[in-house]
Amino acid sequence: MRPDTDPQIRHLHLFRDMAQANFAELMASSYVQTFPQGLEMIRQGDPADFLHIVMEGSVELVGQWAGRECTMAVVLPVSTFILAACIRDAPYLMTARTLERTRIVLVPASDLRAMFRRDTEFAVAVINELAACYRTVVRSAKNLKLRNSRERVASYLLRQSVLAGGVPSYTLPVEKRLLASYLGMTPENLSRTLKALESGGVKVDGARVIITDRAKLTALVKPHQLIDGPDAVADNSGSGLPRTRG
Amino acid sequence: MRPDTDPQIRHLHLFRDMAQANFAELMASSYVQTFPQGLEMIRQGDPADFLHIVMEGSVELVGQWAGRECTMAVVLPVSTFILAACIRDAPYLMTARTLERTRIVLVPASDLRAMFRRDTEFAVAVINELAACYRTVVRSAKNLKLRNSRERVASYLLRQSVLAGGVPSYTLPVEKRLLASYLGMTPENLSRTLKALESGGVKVDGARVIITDRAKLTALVKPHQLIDGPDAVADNSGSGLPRTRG
DNA sequence: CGAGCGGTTGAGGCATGTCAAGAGTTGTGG
DNA sequence: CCACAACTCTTGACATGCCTCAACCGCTCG
Repeated sequence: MRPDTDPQIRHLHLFRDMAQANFAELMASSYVQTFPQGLEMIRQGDPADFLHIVMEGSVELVGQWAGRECTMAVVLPVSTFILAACIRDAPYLMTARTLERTRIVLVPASDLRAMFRRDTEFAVAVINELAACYRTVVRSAKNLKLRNSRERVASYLLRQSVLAGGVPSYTLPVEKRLLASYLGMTPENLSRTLKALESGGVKVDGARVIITDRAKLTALVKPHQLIDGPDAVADNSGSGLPRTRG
Repeated sequence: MRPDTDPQIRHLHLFRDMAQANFAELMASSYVQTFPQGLEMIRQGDPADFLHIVMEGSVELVGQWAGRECTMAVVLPVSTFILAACIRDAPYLMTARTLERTRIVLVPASDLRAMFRRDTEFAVAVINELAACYRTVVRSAKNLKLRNSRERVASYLLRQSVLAGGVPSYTLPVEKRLLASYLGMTPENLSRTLKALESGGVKVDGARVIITDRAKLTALVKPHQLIDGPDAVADNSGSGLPRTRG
């Protein structure tokens, strides 16, 4: 365990309230690993042996079935993923693949499960974390079922702007291909939708997003706290897709 | 609190491991309420004051946005719902509406939150419950994004048969109208899809489902543990839609 | 009985996916 | 440094999945 990574992890909601000795113990049994770009760290269906913490880089979580696949989430530093699988000692539901060179801290799942039986503050943190994650996925499911693809794209573009502090312009944090998959559509369809949205108050040129008419875009999106709203603990900066931990 | 409801609640995974005195204390602050059919017990956005436990009847959880709505889950006895909202002391993400005359036990959320700080076994149970719920929603999201509507219908029909013990015939537990919404499609489309599936190994006549060619249907569905598989604790019988607790 | 509702069916239209081609970019190896 | 391969992104043409609207049937329930 590299000592310089400790404080960043310690500051996560998941770990900040637990006893220092217990935290140190968890870290002592953990280790750091760096993966090259495009590597499949986890294959869905594998047994969940480690809680993963992204320290640098980024990780894509994808669901696969019958030869198809779709992006479920992108995890940015510093945050954890696949907590739920570790807790249930069950197979991963998603495949994890690095989007770039990525440094990961691996915490043994068995130690994790033992720890929240001993440290009440940690147990409470896990409860809050899981509840937040759950609500994030429910929001995501509502987004999928209640909005069509145009509305999903528009709301994504507006939300990213809001998360960045209400800026009128920003660059997309991920490739459009991946974004399309995340939003549940084909790259071709995303491309056409982006062009069509120029009349909706937002223009996208390459990876550059420019809000040309915020009022019009907002009216189109009809942002809603119970879909777009924040439940996620603000551990990581809002520069990516909403985090989710399988 | 009606005493005859106690044992059923006590047997839920969520409550079975906690100290008897603590369970009794929770129940003492709870109360029972019976709602008529079609009543909106919870409106999405309301503050989450009570954990709900369905004792008799059934409850539909729906997401709403911009005048549209869709069914997210149906909760059958005996199980809980909206645990996550209670824990985070946050607004409900879904509206809850009775599908029939329904008896509900209401547990004050504040008592719940206080209790898992005192009772470690309860905290562990909450953790397991939330992790299971999380995985259920992730499966549901994968189902939505990776399968088209025909595949979702076919997999639903097959799964219900499996949950009922591999029976070749059963009756739909919910109205088709509701099922369509749950599966993310219109009633008309569901109706047409059901007819088209007669060549796929399953016939639906009214509410009666008959698996005419299990092998063919299974080949069509390609059931997958990481989408259809069980993570849900087998608290309630498998006669409904997968449970989910907001 | 008549209203209301769930379910079905048909016609038509829009949204989205598929296939194909080409421009631009990036990365690699000679 | 250049050539080439591989990849993303875009655009067009086309096919199809799914929704919308409308009508109708059958059932339930006042």
